[in-house]
Amino acid sequence: MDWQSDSNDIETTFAPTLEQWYTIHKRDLPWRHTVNPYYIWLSEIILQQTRVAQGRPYYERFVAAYPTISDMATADERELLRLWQGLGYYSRARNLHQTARHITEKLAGKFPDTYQDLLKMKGIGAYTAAAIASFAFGERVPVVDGNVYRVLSRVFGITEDITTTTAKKTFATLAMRLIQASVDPATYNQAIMEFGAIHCTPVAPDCLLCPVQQQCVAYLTGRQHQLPVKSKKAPVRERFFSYLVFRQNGRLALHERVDRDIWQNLYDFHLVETDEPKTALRDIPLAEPISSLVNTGRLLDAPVEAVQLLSHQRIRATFFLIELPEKVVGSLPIDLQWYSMDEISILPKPVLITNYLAKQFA
DNA sequence: AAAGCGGGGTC
DNA sequence: GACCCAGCTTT
Repeated sequence: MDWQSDSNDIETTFAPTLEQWYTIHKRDLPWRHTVNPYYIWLSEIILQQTRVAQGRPYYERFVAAYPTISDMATADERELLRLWQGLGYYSRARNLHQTARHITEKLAGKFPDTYQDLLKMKGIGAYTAAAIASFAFGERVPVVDGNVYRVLSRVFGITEDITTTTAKKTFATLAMRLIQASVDPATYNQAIMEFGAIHCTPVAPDCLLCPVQQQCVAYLTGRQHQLPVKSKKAPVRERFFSYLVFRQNGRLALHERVDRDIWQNLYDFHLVETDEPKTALRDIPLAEPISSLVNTGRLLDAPVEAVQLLSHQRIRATFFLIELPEKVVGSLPIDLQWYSMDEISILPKPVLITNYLAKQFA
């Protein structure tokens, strides 16, 4: 093989080139100052499907609240969810707690230190296992996240739909080849993600100042804006929520969401979901004992309307504040419980509910 | 293989 | 309004 073409092969120069770029352009982020697997893990879970700017303050608060994995293991799950409030994908918080307890109690506090063992933990998939294994333990295993799909699809001109299983395999295989040529696998993994996040961005990538410009298939063929190829996702589901907010003696009736639905283990009010929007209390279908409760109370103020946008649902909510007479002891449905405003303030709640409380009880 | 799961930033 | 973010779990 000709030595010159071999040394210029993009597959062998790619990793070192990005590592060099990274040392110059990397952002100063708190989790980059540690190799403690607990902190690395915490940061990676927070950053799943979450931008650095959004996740960073949460990371700082979690580190302050739970300096060690044992602190997190013994924490109250409700308190942990409360800290997670507003970040979304709440199963991450529940899995965080479960894995903290597993490592503390079953693994004697010893954090799994290989890609394969990390994969066994709840909430740790291929990406996160690779991130922890390389950042904390130096293992030569590549991260493949949204940034990596974008960068590799462009540089190597891969047109497979990244949502398919075969494409994921293609990228994983290529990534595994590329990391072999890295000087340091941890630095390279950081580098390719940082490069995707701040240079090879989804729109308006900075091709003119790109370190691999002359090797980039997408740039050389003018296709950087068409890559990566990603099939459309399902349309957003419309949902109509009517919340009955019962108040008595200054306390509100709340309910923990335990169904297989959004906001599991968070708290909201008595919910009536309908297929059509309902803006009047009398139009809302009610069953006992709720209907009796509504009849003994009186509707306060005008209903408050709100729209909460999720990536997969659009929720149109109407809140009806219903004041119950002091003496009525009437039966509250078993899933509803009275909470003082102080107690409510420390319950984990969806943003929709937090916003309503701020507006109604400001 | 596909669906379900938050909330926010950016253009 | 559309896209997408240091993805994972369940069906």
